[in-house]
Amino acid sequence: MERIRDAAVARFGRDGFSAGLRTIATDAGVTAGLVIHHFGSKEGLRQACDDYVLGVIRSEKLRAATSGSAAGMLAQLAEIEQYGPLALYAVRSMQAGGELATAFVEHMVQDAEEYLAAGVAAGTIRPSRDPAGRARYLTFQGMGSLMLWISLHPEMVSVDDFRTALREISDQITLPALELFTEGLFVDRTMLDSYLMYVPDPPGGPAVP
Amino acid sequence: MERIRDAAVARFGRDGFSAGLRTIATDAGVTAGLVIHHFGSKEGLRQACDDYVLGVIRSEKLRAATSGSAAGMLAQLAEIEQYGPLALYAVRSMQAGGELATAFVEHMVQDAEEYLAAGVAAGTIRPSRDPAGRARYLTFQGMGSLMLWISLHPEMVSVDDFRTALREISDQITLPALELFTEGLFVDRTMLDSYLMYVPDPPGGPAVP
DNA sequence: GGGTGGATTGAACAGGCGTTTAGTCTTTGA
DNA sequence: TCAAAGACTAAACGCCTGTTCAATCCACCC
Repeated sequence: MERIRDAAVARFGRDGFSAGLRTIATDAGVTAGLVIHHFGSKEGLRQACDDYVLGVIRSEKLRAATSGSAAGMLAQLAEIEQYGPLALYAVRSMQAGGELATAFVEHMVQDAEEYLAAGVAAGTIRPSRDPAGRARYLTFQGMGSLMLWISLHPEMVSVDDFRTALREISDQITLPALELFTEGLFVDRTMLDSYLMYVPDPPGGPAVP
Repeated sequence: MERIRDAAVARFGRDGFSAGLRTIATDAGVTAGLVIHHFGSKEGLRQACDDYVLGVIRSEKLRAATSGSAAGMLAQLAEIEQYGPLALYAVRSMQAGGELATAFVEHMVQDAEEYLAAGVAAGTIRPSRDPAGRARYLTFQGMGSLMLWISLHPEMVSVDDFRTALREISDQITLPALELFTEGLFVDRTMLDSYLMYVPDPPGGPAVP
């Protein structure tokens, strides 16, 4: 039963959720009927995979460690040898949407918020007028760009090369990210200041989407 | 034939590329066989849609107009009443990957690079040590975060509400984006400077992925 | 030892898919 | 006016899908 679930996580991560039950069953060395017998339906199997992956992510206290890049968490997850398929599955889940995807992203948003707050307290990160909104913004940007990159380079997303791909991405974005994070993009403050003049201070930040 | 293609663009945009030929045919008021007769196969139909959408995007000189946010282009596309389905189709295409997606994103990357260069020349945007890499980075971040948002809120992506959704996203990210773009994220320059010490100046920027 | 229950299988079913084929209808051109 | 050509349809084909069902195997317990 666990072997079926593990095979499903790996196969879903590799091929997406359109992978067939018979393929998964063969991977696990069993029959399609047995998969249904254990999990009720394909949806039940996916639910079991979701619960398992989310449980691992929650139990392992994974933090976005690298320079504000929200993708750092996934990279960290992929680094742990045995968890590579889990990272792939999480990405597929985000592409498809659903409960696990929402929970996963919200988990990362909250993580980023704590991490940013710690940086602010330590004096290394500038305070924000809307800390929650900033954490959400940075998380969506980082994870979203990773998703887009994977969509455009599907050949690089085999279980074996996933860590390599993440490092390659990291190499490409580090300089622009560091530039943006330390020097900003605009030369003057007119755009921000004029926005702040027209919009009242955010009371607790914008609503959760 | 054009009506079939338009129906396919709309249906693919609404339901994704797993939409059935019979559904598209019914939308267009014809039969599945006729679709095959005209386009050879489902892949041929998708290719025709890709060509059409890319042609429109290329002919309309769309620019990323709003404050460096690469999603501005899609928003602009969606604003033009009749092109709403095209914007949705482009998003689905990016989720699925493939030629159109690559061409579309590369088009936006180049557009962003020109836009940023113009800003640098005008003295409103800071120069970068790697302008091409920065344009790519900002484009992937902006478009990717849009993709992720749409994945997590599939109920909001009907053709009617797409413009509304884009405006809602814009409201949420404007303040964090403006903060980041004018003030940066880090208080001091140590992370950037130490990175520049270890890595030699990028000769023409990192390689294209 | 017999039986009870869960694990497991292989075959079959119903439905959807893209595609093929044969044939009809409609339009066009000489 | 007749015929050729393309638009179009209805039905069927083969394949793949998730799911069901009856039967078998195997382990455990009284």
